[in-house]
Amino acid sequence: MRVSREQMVENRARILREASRLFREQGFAAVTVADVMKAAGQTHGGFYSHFASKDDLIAATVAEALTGESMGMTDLEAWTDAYLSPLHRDHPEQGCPTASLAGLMRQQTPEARSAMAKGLEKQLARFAAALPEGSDDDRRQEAIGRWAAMVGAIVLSRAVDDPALADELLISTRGWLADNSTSERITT
Amino acid sequence: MRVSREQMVENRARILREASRLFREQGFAAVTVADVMKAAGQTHGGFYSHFASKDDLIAATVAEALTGESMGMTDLEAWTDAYLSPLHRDHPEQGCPTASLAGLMRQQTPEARSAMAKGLEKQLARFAAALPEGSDDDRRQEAIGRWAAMVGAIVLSRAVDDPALADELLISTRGWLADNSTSERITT
DNA sequence: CATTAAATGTGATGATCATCATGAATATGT
DNA sequence: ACATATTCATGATGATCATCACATTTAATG
Repeated sequence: MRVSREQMVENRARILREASRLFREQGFAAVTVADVMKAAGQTHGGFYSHFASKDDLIAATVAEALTGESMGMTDLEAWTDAYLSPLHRDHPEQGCPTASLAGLMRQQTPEARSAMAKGLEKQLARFAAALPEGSDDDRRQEAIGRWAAMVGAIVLSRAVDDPALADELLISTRGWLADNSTSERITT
Repeated sequence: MRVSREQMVENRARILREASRLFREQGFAAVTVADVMKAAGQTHGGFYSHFASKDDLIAATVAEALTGESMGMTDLEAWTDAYLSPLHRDHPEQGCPTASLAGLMRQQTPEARSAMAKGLEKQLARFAAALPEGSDDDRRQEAIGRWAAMVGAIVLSRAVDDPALADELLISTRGWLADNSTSERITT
C-alpha cells in the first residue's frame, strides 16, 4: 500500500503533531507507539518507516515542538499573563512544550536533551530581546529568572490537586513578576 | 518467614527510603517494584505486604518526602544559593523532591497529587515565614514567586545537555533573585 | 505499461512488569 | 511450649508494549 511522496510527508508530519500533543498531555512513558499511530490515523507497524525507534520520535518531537513558532511576544505583560493563566495550565496538550516536558528530559537520550537545550536557548534569546531595558547581560539574566519562574509556576500549578492553591500559584507569580518588572522598579 | 514487628517497620521504612531515592533519580515510570525491593534488600513478592499497589507506594513516597524535615532555612540567601547549586542539580536522588517529581505529578493518582499539594503548602509557609519583611500577603506572594523560580531553574538546568547553559541557568537565576530581594530593593 | 521499490497494514515475538498464589519460617499471645 | 497469624521468598500469570517479518498495494521510473 504505497502512498504518494507528499502523502508520506504529510503522514510523517501528522505523526509528529499527534505525538507532540499526546506527549505534552501524558508524558513520554504513558504514550505508546500504537497510541500515536492511532491518533495519526495509521496502524502501529508503519511507524518504523518514519522513525527508527520511539526514542527517535521523542527526540524529533522535542526538536520540532521547541523550535517551531510559538506565541508572539510583542506585549510582554499580556504574554506573561496568558502564559500564567488557568487556561494554559489546564491545556498542556496545546501549551508550552517546555512546561510539559522539561521535567521529563533527564532520562531521555542525548539527542532529545540537546534539542531541549537548543529550544531553550532560542526562547531565552527571544525573551531577552523583548525586554525593554538594560544591558545585554542584564536582559539575559532577567530573561532567565523570569522564564524559570514562569515555567516553575506552571509546573507546580499542574502538580497539585487543590484548585485554590493551583490558582494562587499562578496569580501570585504574576503579581510578583509585575512587582519586580523593570518598569515597575524604575517608576516607583 | 515472619519477622519481628520492629523489623517489619524498618523494612517498610527502607522501602520508602529507597523508593524516594529511585523515584527522584529516575522518575516513577522507569522504576519497577522489583527495583525498589532489590534496593531495599528484599524480593519483589514481599512488596504487597506493605503497599497495596505501586500507585500506593508513589503516594506514600510523595507524602513522606514532602512532609519530612528538609534543609534548614535560617540563612535565606545561603539556602537559596545551595538550592541553585550544581551539586544539587547533579544529585536529584538526594535533592528536593519537588524539583524532581513535580513535573511527573499530573498523571498520578489524586492521593499522590494531594500529598504534593500539602507538601507544597508546608514549604511555602516555611518560606514566607523566613522572609524578612512585608505584610503576610506580600511575603506569601514573594515566597510563591521565588519558589517557582527556584524550582523552575533546577528543572530547566536538569533538562538540558549543554553544561554551560545548565550552569548559566543556575547562576543567572541566583543573580536575578538577589537583585530582586526585598533588602536589595530597599537598600538601593 | 511494466517493473521496481517503497509505504503501510497485519500479525507475530520476546521482553518487561505489576500483581497474585502458595509455602516456609517465625514472632506473638496465651 | 503451643497454636496462630503474619511477613517475606519463590515462582507463576496475564497484560502491555516496542519492534520486526511479511504481505499488499501502488507510486515512481523509464
